[in-house]
Amino acid sequence: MNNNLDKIFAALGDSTRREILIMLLEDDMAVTDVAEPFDISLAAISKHLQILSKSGLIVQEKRGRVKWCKLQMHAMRDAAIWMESFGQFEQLNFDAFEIFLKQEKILHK
Amino acid sequence: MNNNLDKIFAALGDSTRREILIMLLEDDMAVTDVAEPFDISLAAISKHLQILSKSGLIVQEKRGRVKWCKLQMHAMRDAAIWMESFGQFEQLNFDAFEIFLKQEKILHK
DNA sequence: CTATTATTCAACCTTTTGGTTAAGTAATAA
DNA sequence: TTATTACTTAACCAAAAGGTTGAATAATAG
Repeated sequence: MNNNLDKIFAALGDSTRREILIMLLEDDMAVTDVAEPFDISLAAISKHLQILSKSGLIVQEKRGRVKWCKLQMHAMRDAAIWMESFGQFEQLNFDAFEIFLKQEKILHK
Repeated sequence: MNNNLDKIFAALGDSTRREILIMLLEDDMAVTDVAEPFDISLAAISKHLQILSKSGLIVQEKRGRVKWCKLQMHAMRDAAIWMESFGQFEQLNFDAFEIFLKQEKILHK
C-alpha cells in the first residue's frame, strides 16, 4: 500500500534524479542528452531513468533508435498532494494560491 | 549540495516513516508509543526515528528516561517548496505563500 | 539496592542502491 | 554491408537500508 508514494519520494531522494527532472521541465530529451552534463556513465543514467520511469515521474518512448524521456507532472502531484494534506498545507487550494500570486505580482509592479 | 533535500525526500520514501509523521501531527510522542502500532521491533523504529531526525523532519528531546519525538514542519516545507516551485509554481515567493496560508486559515474559520 | 521501564547499540543478515566496465541489441548512415 | 550511434543488459562491487536479536545504559519505582 502507498507503494507509489514510496517510489516517487524515493526517486526524488537523489539529487541526480532531481536535476534530470528539472532538465526535463524544459523539453523532452534523449537518454544521451540527459547524460551529457553528468559525470557518471551512460549506464548509470539509464538506471536512474528506469527508477524515474517506475515511479511514474517520467515516461520513455522509443522512436527509431532514440528513446525520449518525458516528464509526467501528475505523478509529482501525487506526492505534492500528500504533503499539502499534511499539517499546515492542509486543504491547500492551489488554484486560489495561483490567483493570489498573480495579484501579488500586479501589486508589486 | 542539496544534501538535506536528499535526506528529506529519502526519509519520506518509506511508508513506515510517513505514518510516524502523521502520528506526530497530533502530538509529540515517546519512542515506545510511536512503536506501538507497528509490527516491527523497537530497535527498527529507533532507527527510523534517527533517519527522521537526521532529515530534520523531527527533533528528539530527552526528558527523564523518555525521549520525545516532535514534528518539525519547516523541514517538510523545504521539500514542499521544491515541489511547488517545480513546474507550475515557478519562482514561488514563499513569504507570499505564508501570507496566503494565513489568510486561508482565517477564511476557513 | 534492585527491578523495571525506556531506549540505544552492536553484531549480524539480506536486499537495494548507485556506481563501474564490457558486451549485446537495434536502428540508421555511409 | 559495414560502421556508427543510441541505448540496455550482465556481471560485478561497495555501501546503505531495513530488519533481526541480545546486551548495554540510564532513569525511575518499589
